[in-house]
Amino acid sequence: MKESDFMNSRQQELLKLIIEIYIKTVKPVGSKSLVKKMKCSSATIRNDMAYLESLEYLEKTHTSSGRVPSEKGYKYYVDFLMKPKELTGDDVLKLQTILNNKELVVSDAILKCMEIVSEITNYTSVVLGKDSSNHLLKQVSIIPIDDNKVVAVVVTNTGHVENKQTLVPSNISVNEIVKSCEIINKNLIGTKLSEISVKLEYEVKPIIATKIKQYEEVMNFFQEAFNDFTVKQSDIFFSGKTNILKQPEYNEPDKIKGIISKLENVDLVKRIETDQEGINIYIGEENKFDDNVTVVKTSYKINDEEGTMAIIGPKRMEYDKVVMLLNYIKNYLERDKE
Amino acid sequence: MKESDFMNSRQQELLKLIIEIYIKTVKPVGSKSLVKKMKCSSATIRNDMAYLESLEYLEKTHTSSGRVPSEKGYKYYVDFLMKPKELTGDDVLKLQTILNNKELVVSDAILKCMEIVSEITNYTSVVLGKDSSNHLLKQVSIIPIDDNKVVAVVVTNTGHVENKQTLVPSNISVNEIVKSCEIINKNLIGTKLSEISVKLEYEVKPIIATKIKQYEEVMNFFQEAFNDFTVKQSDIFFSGKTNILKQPEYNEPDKIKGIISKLENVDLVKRIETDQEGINIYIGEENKFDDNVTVVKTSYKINDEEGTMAIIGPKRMEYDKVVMLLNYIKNYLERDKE
DNA sequence: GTTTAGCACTTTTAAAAAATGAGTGCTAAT
DNA sequence: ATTAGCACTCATTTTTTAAAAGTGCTAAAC
Repeated sequence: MKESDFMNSRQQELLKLIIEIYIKTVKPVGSKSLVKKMKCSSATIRNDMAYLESLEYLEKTHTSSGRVPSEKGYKYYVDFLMKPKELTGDDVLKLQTILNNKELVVSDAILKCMEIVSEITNYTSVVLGKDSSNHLLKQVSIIPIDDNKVVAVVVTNTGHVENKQTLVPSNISVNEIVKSCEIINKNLIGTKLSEISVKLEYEVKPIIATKIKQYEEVMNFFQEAFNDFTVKQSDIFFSGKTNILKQPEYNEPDKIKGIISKLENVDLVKRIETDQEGINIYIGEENKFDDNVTVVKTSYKINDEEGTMAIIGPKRMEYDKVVMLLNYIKNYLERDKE
Repeated sequence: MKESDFMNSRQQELLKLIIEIYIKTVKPVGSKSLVKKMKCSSATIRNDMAYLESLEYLEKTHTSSGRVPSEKGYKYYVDFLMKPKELTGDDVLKLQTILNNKELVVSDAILKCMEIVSEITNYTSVVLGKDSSNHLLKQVSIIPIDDNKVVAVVVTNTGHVENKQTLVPSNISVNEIVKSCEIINKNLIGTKLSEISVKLEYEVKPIIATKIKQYEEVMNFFQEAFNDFTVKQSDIFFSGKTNILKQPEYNEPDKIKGIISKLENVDLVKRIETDQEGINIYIGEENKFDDNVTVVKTSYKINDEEGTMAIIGPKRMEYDKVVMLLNYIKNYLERDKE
């Protein structure tokens, strides 16, 4: 906050009020409509509004329109003006039911919670599993399906499972692959997925070379399979993908198509991944996903499972509610862990 | 076709022409614009148009508008008027590249082909894996992740893999589960997934009862896991989900939101599953998915892998192209199989 | 008996004009 | 420092007008 950005308390309150009204109504806020709540005349409010606009916390949609919050305005709001919002008993109950269900694996619980959040808020939620390349290999299995088809299944220390069907090149036998698989298991369990490729080459290959004739081909087979597993990895779970379309800002074909294609774009969605501690709010141009939305996100790390949970909504978001919901889930999970 | 639906050859040609023009232009077709191609006066065309309208092959958007095909019109077109369309060399090449790639498992090849089709046509493609309940169990594995968490992995004879992380109830040990798993493998490999539940109860349970103390709990564990696998199963693969939005009919917020939510609705999409042989065209109200689209679908069955591949596009679809594309893929796959 | 020219009539679409209204900025008084 | 009052701006809505596209029907032509 610059020195020159000083606001007296009435101006702060005015800003808060305008933002909260705009969040509800999605219409530019005029001075007259604020008279009762501000206990001063519309002229005074107009003066303050003009001042807030000069500081770039507010904007006009045209010369004689009411005021609309700017991104800077929203930012000031979430940083300094917003009061934590009590969750309703109903909302808490819904989350509790999931979080108390001891049969649920944590990652499933997170998914279900974010489903609920999406439902409550009418925004879109997304959970991103962290890139599994630093997970550790727990087990590889090769399951022969028929003469020349096998399924390779990899399980990591986080319980993550990947699989791939492959045709076995005609110059190697399924049997050789199965045998090699055993050797890999003996030698590479506990290895980081990202290091498997190198270890396959320098540690496993020499061993297999002594036991299997076609060792070059077999190693190629495994290299390719593992490569797929580490690259593939796109654990993206959406909930309420179309919820955000219910927001009144999505009232034009182009806007709708725009946001939808972004949500379908895996690479773009992955950019939402957290890089910071705590609950972070990225408004408009601050986020790397879409200038017209706000992304509220936070990381989770429970034992070995890591990732990001995020809410995507309009810049005009019910920040207080969203933050409290994420907070609640995050706290519960982290408390539980101890 | 009813007796009274008689059209002379000029009328048939007119209908064909109007439909093909409308497919390209998306604008009602007027009589004057057809004079050159029909080699008769606009008055004659108007007369024929009125007749075709009386037979309900054409419609007007308002009293003095040009004509637009009705669903019945499209239907007559695909059944009797449409000529097979040669695929372009370019399109064939793209598909060939995929289909000739001998390293690709068939199901992956289908997915990639449908991706291409979606790209070529700008419609949305979807591949539905058939309900796996009549697949046969190839292998179950239990992989312990930590003291109370395991991953259960099921592989079927089709190479299909499902997995589920579960917390092990505190009153049974991971070890007991692993042991039981071995027993299940010995006894149930080759069993239809849909019959596993019953066999678990009547064949496996008695065996396990003799070896494991907490057999009731262990059996519950497996029942639940298998139940999940058979129910879960929603192999839906979209390609170009947003492609259909490029079609000019999707120029209004409500239409866009409508189709998008339908595409997100798993239950609705599943209704696309084929029930007939050959390539089938379901226009508008004929399909169970959305009155405003046409679904062109066909089943595939390669060895044990079965499913449906479908194209979703506007009723004003380039039927000839879509049919030829699907035909090409289907023939290639079925020829290959022999 | 078909086909066609011609014309009155209908409806959509676009553009222009007019009326309404919400809301501001500024001045001068409190 | 606050407020009442008023002129002015711009978006929105309604009305008017004009132009274009296209039909249906009648009566003549083939």
